[in-house]
Amino acid sequence: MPEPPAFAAGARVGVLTVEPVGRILDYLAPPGGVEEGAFVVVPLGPRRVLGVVWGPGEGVIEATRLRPVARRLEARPLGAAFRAFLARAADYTLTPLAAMLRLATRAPGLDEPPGPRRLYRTGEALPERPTAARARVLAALAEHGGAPLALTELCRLAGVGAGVVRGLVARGEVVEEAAARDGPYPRLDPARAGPALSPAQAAAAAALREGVAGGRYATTLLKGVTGAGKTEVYLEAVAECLARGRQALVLMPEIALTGAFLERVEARFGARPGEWHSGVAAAERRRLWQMAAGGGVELVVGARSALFLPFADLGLVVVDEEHDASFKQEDGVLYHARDMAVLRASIEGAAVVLASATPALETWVNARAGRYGRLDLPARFGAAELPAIAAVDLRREGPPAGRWIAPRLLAETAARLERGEQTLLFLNRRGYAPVTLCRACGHQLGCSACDARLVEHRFRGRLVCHQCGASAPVPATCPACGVAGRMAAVGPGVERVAEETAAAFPAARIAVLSSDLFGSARDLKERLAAIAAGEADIVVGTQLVAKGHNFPLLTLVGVIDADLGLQGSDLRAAERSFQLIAQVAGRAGRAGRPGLALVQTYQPDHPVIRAILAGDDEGFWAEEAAARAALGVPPFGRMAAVVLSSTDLALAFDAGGALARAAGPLRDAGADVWGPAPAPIARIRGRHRLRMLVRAPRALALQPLVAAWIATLRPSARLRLTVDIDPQSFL
DNA sequence: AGCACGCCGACT
DNA sequence: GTCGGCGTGCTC
Repeated sequence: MPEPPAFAAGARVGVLTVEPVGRILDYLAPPGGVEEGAFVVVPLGPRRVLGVVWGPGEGVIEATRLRPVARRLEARPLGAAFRAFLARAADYTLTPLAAMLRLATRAPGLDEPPGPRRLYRTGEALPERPTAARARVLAALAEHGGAPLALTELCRLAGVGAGVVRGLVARGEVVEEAAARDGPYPRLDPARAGPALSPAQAAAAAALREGVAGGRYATTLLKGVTGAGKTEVYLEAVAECLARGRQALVLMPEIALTGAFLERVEARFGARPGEWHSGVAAAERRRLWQMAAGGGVELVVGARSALFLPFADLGLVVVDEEHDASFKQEDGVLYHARDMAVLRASIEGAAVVLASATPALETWVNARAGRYGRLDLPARFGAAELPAIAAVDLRREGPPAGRWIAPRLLAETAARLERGEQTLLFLNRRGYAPVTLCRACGHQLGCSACDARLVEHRFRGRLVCHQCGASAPVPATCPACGVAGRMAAVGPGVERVAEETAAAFPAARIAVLSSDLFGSARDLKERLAAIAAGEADIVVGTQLVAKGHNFPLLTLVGVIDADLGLQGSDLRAAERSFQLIAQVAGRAGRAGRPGLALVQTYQPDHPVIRAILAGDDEGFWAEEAAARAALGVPPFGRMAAVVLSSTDLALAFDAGGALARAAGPLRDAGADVWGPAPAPIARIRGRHRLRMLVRAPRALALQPLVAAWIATLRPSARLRLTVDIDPQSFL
């Protein structure tokens, strides 16, 4: 039964629109009334805009100026808990609430009634001349228990083209019917038997199940190396959640990873879950959005933005590879999906599972402090199957000048080629060479709009700016001194390492994996599947390869430059390097073959390198935690970054000076304020950038102080100001 | 975000 | 004289 409208027709209601108006606007409730949380279309000036009834009207504006709500939408109203989540998330990230609502309404056509959709079910006519393809279609329908299927789903299940189905419709063996609205997703069966679990897995799964069964908020770190079987364990938590009739969400850092996961879900629960990311078609996004709200989808797997789906009853959120930096949205609304998952779960009474082999230091510390539970999975087949990790000391056994692969790594690669095993050479640098300079005058080619070097991409034959994407052909003559033929590529990128590999092993099949070489997630998925199937001998890749892809034939990993991430002032430099190298080294030696990881470094005694070689991750986290605690930085203190940018440098400096002078209340409250200083990338797309940093004790509520602080600056079109609470990257 | 209003420079 | 640059302010 629908609840009675909270606001009768003609009553004054407060509406939050998705427009950046900055406050709640009052309207008159439409005929029939509206309830809190209802989606409405309201007039705003000459336009009609989407909004949500947020509460009673504020009553400041005189009644004669009120306009009525234009229309109440069919979409299910946003629940009170979800509205509270959006408000808390807006307060936390210092983002306007309207921008938060826009995140939650990112499905096309919410204000349109759902279009008709064609579904197919078994018809009355008896099969005649059943070909193998036709039989598969009928079998797929029968297996589905007589429930109608969409064309794409039916074709996928039966492994046939649309033409086969159309032929069956013409014969009457299959009936086409119009569905009035987007239908629910197929039911998942949590009672199906899962795979056999090791005793350690079973114990962890039981603990997670118990937490989910409690129906209350709790966060658990699930830590286990690659191959320890984390996915099977958290799928048991999903099963418990489904069995209790609540919805579950699994967040993945990379959409290329969702494909393999969908298949595992199908194997475990007998049907595919909803899939949500930027690559999903518009109609499917609308269906998923509506089913999330209506309860017609039980499990959603998606990218970070799936966290803003309007779930009717969310019981579990899993954040897989929770340490991954891509959970932090770095443009538009700046939020960290892991932190927002914990916030949402705490409001909605849901369990959270944070899964990783190399947890974020924040998570590790929260577990140590008892705020999060912690479950550890040992390697499934015992320590012998973990890759052996050794350093290649580039000071003593490095390659000759102009080459990047040390003799020992080459020799081990050759041995893998002979045995028919795969090698992965990892370098976290896209392109051919990071620097192009003129040997005559020393000039380095840089981007005209950014404070960044141009990176040569030889496969494309262009120089590319990694900040703004601008590209130019490689010049034959130096633009500074005019001397011809002296431009030289300096330093390695993956393309150059691939070139060196091809020269060393002319007969080997070499695959280069770099995000700029793939047009779509689908291309990447196919390439990864082909490599996993053995269609390459040597893979040369960027951090793309570190993210959970499983290559069963891979037994050797070479880290070309382990020192790359160690320099720099970023407070997370050590943590990131550790995670990245540990993750990529963990790719070696699965499926029963022993693996080897060779780490090329000039600093084998660096604490990060030593921790990786010793496999002492707990020791590393403890030391890193102590270092952060001593500095009072996250997670032992709070930070905020403010970036001021303008095409006019003087304007940015004026604003920075004004902000610095207005920082008194922040300092009085116990915070440190630094800057303004040129941001590490001082110019992007022609905009000069100044940065200020705030550090505060953990006990201090930072956001209200920062909000009051930046409010002292009068906004202007020529000056852009962004606030990043808990900045992850310090660019 | 749009879209108006409004106040100055450079055209017919 | 008018056209149009985009700074400022409003939208219930």
